[in-house]
Amino acid sequence: MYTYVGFAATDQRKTAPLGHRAAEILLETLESEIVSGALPPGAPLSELALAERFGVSRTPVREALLELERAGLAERGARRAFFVRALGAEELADLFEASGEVESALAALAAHRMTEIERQALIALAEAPAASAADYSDLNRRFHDAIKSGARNATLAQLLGGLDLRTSAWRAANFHEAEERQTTSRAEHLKIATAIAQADAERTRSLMRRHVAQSHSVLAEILARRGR
Amino acid sequence: MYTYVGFAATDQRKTAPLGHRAAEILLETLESEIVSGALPPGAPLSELALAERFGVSRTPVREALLELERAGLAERGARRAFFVRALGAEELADLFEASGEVESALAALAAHRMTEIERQALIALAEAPAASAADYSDLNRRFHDAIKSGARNATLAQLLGGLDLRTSAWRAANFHEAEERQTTSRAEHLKIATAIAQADAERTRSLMRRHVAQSHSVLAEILARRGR
DNA sequence: TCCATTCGACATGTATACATATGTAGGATT
DNA sequence: AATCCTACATATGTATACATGTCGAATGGA
Repeated sequence: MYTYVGFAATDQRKTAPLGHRAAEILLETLESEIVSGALPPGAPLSELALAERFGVSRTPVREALLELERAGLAERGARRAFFVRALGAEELADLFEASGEVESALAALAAHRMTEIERQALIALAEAPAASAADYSDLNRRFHDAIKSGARNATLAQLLGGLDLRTSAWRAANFHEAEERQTTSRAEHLKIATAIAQADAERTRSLMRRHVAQSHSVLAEILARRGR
Repeated sequence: MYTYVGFAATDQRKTAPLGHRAAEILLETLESEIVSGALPPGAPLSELALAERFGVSRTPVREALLELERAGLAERGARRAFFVRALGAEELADLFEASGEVESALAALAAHRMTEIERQALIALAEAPAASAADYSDLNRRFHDAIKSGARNATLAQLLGGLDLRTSAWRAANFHEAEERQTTSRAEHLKIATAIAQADAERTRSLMRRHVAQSHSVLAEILARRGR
C-alpha cells in the first residue's frame, strides 16, 4: 500500500527528462504521419489498434492521442473515439485568417524589437536564392522562424506554432508550392524584411497579413480544383 | 509474475457514463481550484496524491493533468511532475501582449462583420450601468464575448479563450478591479463599441490593444505593490 | 567534520485486467 | 416484410500491478 508523505510546495527539482518515452515516440510518429498525409483526415485513431501496431500498451497511446488533440491534429468523435481531424474549407479559412493575424502581430513586434544584426540576417534570408523546392521550403521556414523569434514574445510564438502545425498537414499533403508562387512569395518576403528593417510596424503588419492570405488563396484554389 | 487477486471487498467501482467521467470532474474541480487560487502557483500536482484525494485511480488523474497542461494552467517540471503553473512578470507581460493582439484582431474583424443588431447590442452593453462589482464583471465578460462571436472566426476565438483562462487565474486570485479602473474601462468599452459601429477596423484594433494593455498595467502595478 | 556511497521511499512510466456502453448482426415476433 | 430484441464483438473508462529512475537520508570512512 502506498503511504503518501508528499513534497513541500517549494520543491523545484530539475532533472534530465527520462529517456525515450514510448508516448513521446508515438506522438512524433503520429504527428509526422498526419502531417505527411499518410494518415488522412478522418482516419480513426483507435487506442487498441495503435497499441498493437506499435507494440505498446494503451496507456502511452492515450497520452499521445491527448497531445495530438491538444495540437489540433486529432479530435474526438462518437464514443469519445479519436480521429484525424478533418477541416472543411471554412475552418481552413478561419485557420489561415488566424495565422495571418497572429503572424502579422509577431512581425509588427519584430519590426520594433529586432536587433540590427537580426534585421540584416532577415533581409539576407529573403534575398537568398533557392536551388530547389526543398531549399525554398527550408528558407521559407527560416524566414518565418526569424520573425517569430525577433518578436520577443514566447506566448504569441507558441500560438503561431500551434496554428502552423495544423495547417502544415494540408500544405504538405496537398501540394508543393508552385514555382510561380515561390517567386511571388520571395518578393513578398523581401518587402516584409525591408519594412521590418525600417521599423515600419504597421506596413509590416499589413504586408504579412496579405502574405499569409495569399498562401491560403493558392492552397484553397488547389483544393477546389481537386474537389472538382 | 503477475497475480491478479480481484477487487477488494470495498470495491464500489462504477464506470462513469459518458459525460460524468471521473477525468472530467477532476478537470473541472482542479481548474476551478487553480483559477480561484486555492491551489497556488507552484503547488505540486502529484498523480498519486490527487488519486487518493479524489478516490480514483491514477489513470483519470493523468488525463485531467494533461488537459490542465493544455489549458496552460499546469506545467511539467522536474521528473515530468506536474505543478500549478507559475508565471513571472515577463511571462505575464507576454500573455497580456498576446491577448491584446489576438483580441484586437478579433475586434477588427468584428468591425467588418457584425450585423447592425449586434453593433447596437454592443453599444448597449458598453453603456449599461453596473450596480456592483459582480455586475460589472458580468457586463465586461458579455462585452468581450460579443466581440469574440461577432468576429466570425472560431479559431481566433478559441485562442483568445485559452489566453483568458491563463490570465483569469491572476485576475481572480489577486484583485477585484478597482472602482476607478471600472470607470476608465467603461469609457474604453464605449469607444471601442462606437468604432465597431462605424466599421472602423483600424481604430477598433488600436483601441482594443490599448484597452488590454491598460488592464495589464493595472494588474502589474498591483502585483508590484504586493511584491514590495 | 566532511564527503562519498548506499539504500530506502516514492515519483512517474508502462502493462494488463476488468467494467461498462454501444453498434451491429441475426433471429424471433408481429 | 418490417420491427424489435438479444447476444456478441469491440470500443473506451478505470483500477491495479509492475518497472525504472531519482532524491534524500543514513552510514561509514578519510
